[in-house]
Amino acid sequence: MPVSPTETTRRVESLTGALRESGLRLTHQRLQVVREIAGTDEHPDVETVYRGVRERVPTISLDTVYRTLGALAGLGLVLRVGAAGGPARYDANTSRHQHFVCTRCGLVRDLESVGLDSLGLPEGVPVPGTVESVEVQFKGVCAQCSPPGAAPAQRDEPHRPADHVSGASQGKERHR
Amino acid sequence: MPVSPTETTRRVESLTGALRESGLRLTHQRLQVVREIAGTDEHPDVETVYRGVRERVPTISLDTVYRTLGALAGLGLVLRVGAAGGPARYDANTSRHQHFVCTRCGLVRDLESVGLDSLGLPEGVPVPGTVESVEVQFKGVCAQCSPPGAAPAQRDEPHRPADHVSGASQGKERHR
DNA sequence: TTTAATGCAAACAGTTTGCACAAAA
DNA sequence: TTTTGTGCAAACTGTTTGCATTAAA
Repeated sequence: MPVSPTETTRRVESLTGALRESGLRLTHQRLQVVREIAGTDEHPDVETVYRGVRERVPTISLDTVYRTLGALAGLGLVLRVGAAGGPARYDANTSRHQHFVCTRCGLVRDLESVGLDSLGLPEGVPVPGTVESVEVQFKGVCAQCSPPGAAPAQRDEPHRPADHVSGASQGKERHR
Repeated sequence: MPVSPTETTRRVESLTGALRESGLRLTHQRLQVVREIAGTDEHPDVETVYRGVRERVPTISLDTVYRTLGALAGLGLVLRVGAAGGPARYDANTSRHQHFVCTRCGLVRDLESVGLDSLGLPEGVPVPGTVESVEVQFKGVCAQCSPPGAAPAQRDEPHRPADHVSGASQGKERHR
């Protein structure tokens, strides 16, 4: 699910600009990491971003991807999504939207125009802090994880990231 | 924030009953783990549950707590909450409610009667699977993580679980 | 040319797993 | 008494960190 070229460009410029403004240096590898997340709506994890960037920058290290994504998320420029326990996934779409999260494989998909966009924190509710964002997650099992013919509802299956997410090839090759 | 004795009892009976019905054995340690999560609304992580149970069952192992909580969550009897990356936190309150999540320390607090309880999946939205639950998270920074006098808005601080969450004593003593 | 970012290696945290022993049913 | 659960140890995954080198500004 690639993002349109125009939207990708808009995001890249927004991200690089914000990076600059916050005093961070725009390095070759950072630019490429930014391009990678800006160009997808698949909410990839760090490993997936790493694999993508490595095709263009073969010498980049996984650590740098971690640090770059962490910095972007720290600045609020990208969103850290995904379920607890599983690997962190990143979302460059900062406009208000909702997520469908598969509890089996960790897939995160955008749900647009759900009519919840106007969701704000109602008045009069005692909140123990400062609210910065509202996130709505619809949790369930995605189509690939419960195929039509297969056995349904085996809920206690180990939470294993499946291959069909983010198009990972095969075995998770170790990177060092 | 302890749960009322009556509610705790209700939860314990509900959980143990459901365990039995799904063919799982109700062992001493499982009962105590169930009692532990049923009695709190602080959404403790596994380590915290382990510490709590160990006061009554000093010989219990961390592994058993992991397995028990995992089994309960797999059956949908407790909810796995918390942010991606951080440790999984468990919630025995399965009635519809919302969460405030601190992005700094991982604190999870219930938000009741927010008026979002009626939130269902609107018709006509293409969802790539079967929706089992809807979760609304209000993300932000809790009061302890941004004290009145202290420096505000240091967004890129490392996401470190603070001590005031779940009343952890001091250094995370290693358990083996 | 100074200061921050990278790559490397190693540590670290959270979680899972194989296996022999213990204990529910 | 059979079968499942436990505790132990060890592995494994995701993530962070210290440090010398490299490269933005």
